[in-house]
Amino acid sequence: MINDQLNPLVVIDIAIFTVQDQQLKILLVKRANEPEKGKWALPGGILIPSKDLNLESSARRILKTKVSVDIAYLEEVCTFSGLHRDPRGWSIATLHYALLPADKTHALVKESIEDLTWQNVLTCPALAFDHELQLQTALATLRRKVSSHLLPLHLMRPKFTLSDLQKTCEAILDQKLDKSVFRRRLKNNTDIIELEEYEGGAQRPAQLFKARANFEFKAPTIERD
Amino acid sequence: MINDQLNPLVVIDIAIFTVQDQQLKILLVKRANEPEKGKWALPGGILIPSKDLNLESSARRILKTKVSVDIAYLEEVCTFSGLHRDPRGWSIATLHYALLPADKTHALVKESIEDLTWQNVLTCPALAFDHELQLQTALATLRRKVSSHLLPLHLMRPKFTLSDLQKTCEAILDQKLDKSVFRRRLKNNTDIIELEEYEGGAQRPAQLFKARANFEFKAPTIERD
DNA sequence: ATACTTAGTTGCAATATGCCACTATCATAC
DNA sequence: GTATGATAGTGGCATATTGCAACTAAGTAT
Repeated sequence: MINDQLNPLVVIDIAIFTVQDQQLKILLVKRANEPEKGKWALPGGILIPSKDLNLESSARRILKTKVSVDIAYLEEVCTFSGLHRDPRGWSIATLHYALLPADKTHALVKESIEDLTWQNVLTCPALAFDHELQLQTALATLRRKVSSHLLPLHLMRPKFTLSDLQKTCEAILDQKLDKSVFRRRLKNNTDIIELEEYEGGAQRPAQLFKARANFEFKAPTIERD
Repeated sequence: MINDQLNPLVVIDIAIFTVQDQQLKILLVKRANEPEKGKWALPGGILIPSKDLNLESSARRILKTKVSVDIAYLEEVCTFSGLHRDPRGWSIATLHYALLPADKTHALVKESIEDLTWQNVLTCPALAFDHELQLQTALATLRRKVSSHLLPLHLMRPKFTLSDLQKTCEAILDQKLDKSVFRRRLKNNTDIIELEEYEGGAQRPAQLFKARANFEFKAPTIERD
């Protein structure tokens, strides 16, 4: 027993989202150890005070050692706590969520996991612990942010077209958006910067944009716009 | 040393807001014990797995035993973690915030505190630990919610007038709102229910309203309106 | 040239917003 | 009674924002 029940077990779970092939996907790992061995779960691990600066850096360490993923954007969602959510005893799970651009999704099976997969969020299998609830909570938070004008720029390539951005938002929200409405909103948005470059697709070339330096995917203190 | 540094210290801090005399106030306690003895702080305490169902019930227990306050509405804001935020060692503080109607603010000095006060948030003294940051974070969260059409109905008496509600919102946001705009927004809001009762003040009697049963002060999964 | 595809813009009716003036209903003063 | 003052509550209107659809622009393929 890791937990002597004077102190709770403190774990960090991470919902890592990406958009591939116009689908919102999440990284799942198959657990190699008990408890819940063999089940699919969100990547996660136990806090190690001697190694971790805080919970966020703990999340980064866990992702690095277990699935070899380096995350640019990571944020806390909320906590899940109590005696019964983990068979090892009274535990606190701090759920984080991360956004990863499609070209950075080279996850590897490393410590204490058996397998991993990028799973479409709409067709998720049963998950270990309370991870299905955690996933739905992280997803609701992500969608709420995107709905309230926050652009998921951390999911984009360094340079992207407005159509790319719109398709990414549509994949997250699982609904179609109107092109002219979408672009009108961007007119006054200082988070994306127009470039003098164009990407020639099979049809008319599209203008490229980039994210403002130091862009953060966080709600401002007082509502924007 | 409570904390052996294999497990972090887990504390719960609570920012309890009320609106009295058209001012947004927060409950502060003067600490009776080390560390930070004698300093003002948010009410808080240490998680006790054997007593607490989860972090939220822990917050309720702490408020009950330390300041004798029963809270109807309580919600997590976020966590603060790391080696240096508490002199006892690596700690996780889970910040909660609570809304208390003005007629329920009979706080009492009980365990491990020396004194308490309802302090105007605009003129807050220096606080222990990282509680000034915690207070500002809780305040920003509260304001963001009220700005995005969520009504702080948990702060109201069981029956209230629309002017009461507007003044409460104004105290929270620290800015004047337009009466006709405020009321127009309420037209389509299903959270408040019209009563066939009127409250005779010194002038024209005002219609009374009540909150919808089971009203929760939480962001909906997808933006309302 | 013609058709087709994606990029990007424009027009417009319907709705929402900010602002201000107006009416309504009480208590109180005279 | 009537006037006055205070708070409750409504209505008008210019302007801004939204949803929707049609339109133009620039490339490829045949």
